[in-house]
Amino acid sequence: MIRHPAEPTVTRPRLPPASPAAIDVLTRILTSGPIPRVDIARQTGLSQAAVTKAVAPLVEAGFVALDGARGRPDAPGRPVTPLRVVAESVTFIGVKITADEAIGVATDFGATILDTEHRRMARHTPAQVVRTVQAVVAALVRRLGERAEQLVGIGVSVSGDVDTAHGIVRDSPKLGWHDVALRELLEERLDRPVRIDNDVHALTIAEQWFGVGAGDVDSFVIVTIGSGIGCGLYLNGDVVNGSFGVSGELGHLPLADQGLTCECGRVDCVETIASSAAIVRAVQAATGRTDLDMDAIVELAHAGQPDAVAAFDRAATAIGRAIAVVANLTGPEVAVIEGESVADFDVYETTVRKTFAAQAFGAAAQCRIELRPHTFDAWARGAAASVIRSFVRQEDPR
Amino acid sequence: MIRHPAEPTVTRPRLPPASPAAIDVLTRILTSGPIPRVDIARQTGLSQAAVTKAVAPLVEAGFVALDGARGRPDAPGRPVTPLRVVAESVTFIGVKITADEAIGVATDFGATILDTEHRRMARHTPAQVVRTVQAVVAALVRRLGERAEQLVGIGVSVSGDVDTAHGIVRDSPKLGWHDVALRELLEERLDRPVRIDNDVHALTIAEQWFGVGAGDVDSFVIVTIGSGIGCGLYLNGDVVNGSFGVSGELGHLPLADQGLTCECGRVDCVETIASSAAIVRAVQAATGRTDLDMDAIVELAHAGQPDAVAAFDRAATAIGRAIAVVANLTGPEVAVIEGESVADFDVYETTVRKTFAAQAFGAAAQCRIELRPHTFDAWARGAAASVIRSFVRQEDPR
DNA sequence: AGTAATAATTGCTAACGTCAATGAATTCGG
DNA sequence: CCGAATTCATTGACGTTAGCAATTATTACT
Repeated sequence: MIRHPAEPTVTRPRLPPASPAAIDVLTRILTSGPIPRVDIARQTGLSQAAVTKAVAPLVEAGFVALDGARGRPDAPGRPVTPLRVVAESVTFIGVKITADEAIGVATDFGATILDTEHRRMARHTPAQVVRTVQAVVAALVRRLGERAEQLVGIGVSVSGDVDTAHGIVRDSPKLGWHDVALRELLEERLDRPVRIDNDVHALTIAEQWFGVGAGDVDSFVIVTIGSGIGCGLYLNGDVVNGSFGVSGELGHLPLADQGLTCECGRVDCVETIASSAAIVRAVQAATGRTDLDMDAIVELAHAGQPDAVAAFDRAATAIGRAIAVVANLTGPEVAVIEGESVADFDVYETTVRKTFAAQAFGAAAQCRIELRPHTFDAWARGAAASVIRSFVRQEDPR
Repeated sequence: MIRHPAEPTVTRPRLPPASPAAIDVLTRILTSGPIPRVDIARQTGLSQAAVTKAVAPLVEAGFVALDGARGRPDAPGRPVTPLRVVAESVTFIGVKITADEAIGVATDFGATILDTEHRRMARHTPAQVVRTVQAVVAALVRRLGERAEQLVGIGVSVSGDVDTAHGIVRDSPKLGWHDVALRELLEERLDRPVRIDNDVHALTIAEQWFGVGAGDVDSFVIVTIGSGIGCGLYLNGDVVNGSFGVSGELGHLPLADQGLTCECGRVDCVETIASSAAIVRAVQAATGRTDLDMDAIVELAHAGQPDAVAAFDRAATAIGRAIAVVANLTGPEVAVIEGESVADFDVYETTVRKTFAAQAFGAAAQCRIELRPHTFDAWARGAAASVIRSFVRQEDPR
């Protein structure tokens, strides 16, 4: 047990104490609800009686409710009474920190975003970041009004090697941080429990509970495409967290073949042709027009401008190969590509799928590939999801 | 529950019924023993009392014994009484099937090999394989004598996509099998429960309990180098089993750079320069001497013959890169290379480490690399380890 | 010898989940 | 329209299990 400098003084919502099995039950209601007790029993292997007993205190405390919709039509027997989580019963805040801004969201129990707040920072020293996060949280809390009373905790995600248990950012190249006790710094000012997490890890948790994994998928991969390229693994029903806090360095697999040198000093990293920054660079170089930004390039590509299309195509090839590598190694059921500009572009999708199919080995080729538009808010929502999960599991939210 | 055609008629050893926590206790005794109760309590988070209660029936039944060595010297207080598993209390058989032979081992509870039996096959049809396995098992059982009465079950491992729960080989390219109900076929003739498993999966289980993972490592990677190249992942305390039964296709990552075409039809697969077959091919081609086999080449390499050294060096480079890819994606604590001819070759090891260090990203570079000689028996031992694990976990051994 | 320290055991208790019986709410057949 | 069949949900008794706290066991140190 670790002593915390600023024990929160505000009373916050608490789940009634629950056994591991009961937590499992609540998790199913949250991620697969509305769901009747029978189905929960079948899925968890518990008896119906156990489910009933687990659910009772949750309903009593107002976290779970009977869903209006009843019954399985045209089936004999007593109709089911589906259970769902009471979305309004608790509130969470998630903040994603980048080098130049802090992005905050407030969510309900179901990770639905209620409000957002972006705030730019001139610098990203720990002190400046703490001030900015504080401002973001303050704005969200103010606008939450009454609902701020249900605020359980605040999740903060950063890229790099994060020690969640101790709330320390061990090493974040993008921020230039090393061993920063971020949780301590924030809790001194926020009066709420703070949970620090790696950004990709948090996003993977969000997908696990509120995205692809919410159904019955027990292994998937997410690939995030932005200025960099990241990768989150969910295998055998667990989010993979490299033993040193680092994993998912998909962007630096040496699978590109253009001979470009990466920021990291090596050649042919996937990022050199597949990140959004790389796409912009490539199109600018090919056209000689340095004024083009991503939006303009997407427009050009949709219009069929050859340089733009070619850049997306090369990027898609690299991503397809990268996913094939991951799939060949780990055999996930689904791979989700979360990209800002690439998701609604047909040529991109086609090339990714084609490349993947050519490179995937045997049964790994059965892996489904989904493309999905990705907003910056999703990162912040991930940070919130991490807090939601710790809340449900009754871990110390930190 | 599935009905089995040949329910074994021989009574075989059974563990006293145990709760999950008690199974955890036994697992620690098996994998980390001799170990005193206090340490088990600390590691599992159970109370000492619970450990005492869990251990009692196991000692009673003769599966666990108090270790002779006592005490922690020079410490006050009552000395510890370490517990160990009674190696002789049970016996297991594991058989690895390749295209041209069946390799069997008999082991005790601690997966120590008691006896081995190899038998070659002219063909590898299911019928022929069943006959050969039967002969291998019969020979082992005969030589086991009295100890055959303690035989719990027989593990059989094959490469490819295996459905262990149903005992079916879904797809094995090397054997040319498709949906073969191997367990059923074998149980008809063996009068003992049979467990079918993927070979790499089984080997990973052996490493988890009786190899690198036996201490307190909770994520590692094994890379097997032979005629092909495989990869087993143990992450977050669980053996990764691709959702389609396939994973670990490390040999076909496109990381070689010699432009060689692989059996699989693609170019630059790691296997094209790093498998033992590839090394032999390369040296034969370079020297023009088609009479050279692996043993001869290893000798040449040790003697410093340039072509041989270069071939090993290229192979080591590819393996180093491949491990870096896996480590960057999953962040294991240890990577074990199990190779038949490469393990005791300094130049190989040096190049692997150097390449890995250059390619590993950030904290992933902390991954330890171990080289280890690998015998064919290890595959069969893996099959036995898979049965040992199912026995301890009180799963239906199939 | 007595004290401190650590390990192991014991009985008591509380928590939890299953079982089996009961109650609840519907469809369907006559 | 009523009862039989069917499925879902609840209840209370029971058994298992693990923690707690007190007790016993065995050593080192003074």
